[in-house]
Amino acid sequence: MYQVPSQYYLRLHHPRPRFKREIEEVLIYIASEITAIGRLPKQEFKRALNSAIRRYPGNLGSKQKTIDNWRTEIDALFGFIVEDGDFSVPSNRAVELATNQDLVKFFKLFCYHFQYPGGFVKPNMNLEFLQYGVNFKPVHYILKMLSCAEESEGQRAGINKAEATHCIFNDLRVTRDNRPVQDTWSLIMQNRRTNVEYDWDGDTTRYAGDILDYAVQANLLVKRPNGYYYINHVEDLAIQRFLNAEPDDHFDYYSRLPDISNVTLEDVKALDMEWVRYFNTERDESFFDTDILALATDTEEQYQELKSLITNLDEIIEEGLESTGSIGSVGESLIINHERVRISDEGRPDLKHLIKLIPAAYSVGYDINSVEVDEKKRLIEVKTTASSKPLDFRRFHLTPNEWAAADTFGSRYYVYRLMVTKGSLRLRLIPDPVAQYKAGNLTATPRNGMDIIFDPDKCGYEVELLR
DNA sequence: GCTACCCGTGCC
DNA sequence: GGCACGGGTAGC
Repeated sequence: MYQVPSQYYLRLHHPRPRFKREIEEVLIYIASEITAIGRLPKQEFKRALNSAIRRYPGNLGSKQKTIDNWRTEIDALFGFIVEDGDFSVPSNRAVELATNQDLVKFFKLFCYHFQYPGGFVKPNMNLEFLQYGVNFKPVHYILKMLSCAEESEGQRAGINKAEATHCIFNDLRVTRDNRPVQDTWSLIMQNRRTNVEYDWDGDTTRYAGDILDYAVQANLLVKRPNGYYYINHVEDLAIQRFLNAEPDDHFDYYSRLPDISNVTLEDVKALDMEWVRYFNTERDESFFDTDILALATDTEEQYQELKSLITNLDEIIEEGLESTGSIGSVGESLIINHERVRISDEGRPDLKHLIKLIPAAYSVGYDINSVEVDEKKRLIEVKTTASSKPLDFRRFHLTPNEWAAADTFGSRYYVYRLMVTKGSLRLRLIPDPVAQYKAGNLTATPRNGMDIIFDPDKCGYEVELLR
């Protein structure tokens, strides 16, 4: 059984995700609720969030202890709440996730900022990390190691949970001394050649395993059925951001501590508050834009096929797009193409030119002007969600503008719910949301517009995205 | 006694 | 054997 030499052994730790089965649903739900709560005095914020967690499906009968644990642990791990004096405030990452519903981008940013030491553990444990001199960004290290390994071996290089645990996470030669990635890879390869066994106990490997799984959610790694994680080369652009990250782009506890040789719990606690701010550093909107075409396709050919569809549209709709790479914009482009194919298939290719993107600046309450075969208008609001895992997401938000437009235009108004997951694009059409609300087919909670939850059995219908 | 990550335990 | 409930426990 492989053992890290005892003088180098330190178990790294972070809060367990208590929602791994439904991580996407829970995260978007919590981020949306936190965003909706907004800036409130700490106690009121806590109460409002607790009641939101209680309303999450399945939590009605949970103990209060469990509700409290959800609130504090999800926030600790994902940095959703920033403390500002006596107030609690939704963090940048929470607001972005609630607004864009781009889980892939969210996890890229999570992986990019995640580090040990970090404010997600209790101060006494963080103090221990600091006394050991831990200074470690796990996703950066793993991506760097796997790309070096690929380069030197000329083939795909993978790693499993146990190797990541025992050769990387729990070894101070890596987490403190930043052992060269080539040396770590050599150790892993040597262990494979000599059939060294690892402790696979669930509670031992779960922490490194969690991080690998988050990197999969970020679409940076892919997990094969053999349990090995490999670099996902459709994301090379994002991976370069990790490989070329500035060394000072991390939260440096050490330089901020008054006295490194005599760190107190007080010092650590004060810095943990600052840590949340680092974790929520403002990034360029395009810093990690999700390439939803890359996410939705399995091969380069499929990718190029979709890409060319959109590129051909670019000149026509260019001026209307806010930022060409964002998931919302790509979603809108896909829907414009879908609508043009639809109207042609229905026998009126002459109407194709009427299908247009409305520039966001006009704030008309929908994204796309489309048409029916009888030349009546069809007004389309596109709601796109991106996630690595299959997602059956029944929630979306309509702004006051959008809800008002839906009310005004009635059956002419459609929500196109586009769900992008690994290897697939799914599209659900929800006509006339206001009428559906009145008919009880969906619930709409007023909150800066309407939070919608629809019943897929009664509300709308799924169609194939036309290409 | 209260808070909030920590983590034993048992379920699926 | 992965995962989440809710009691554990350290710090105040």
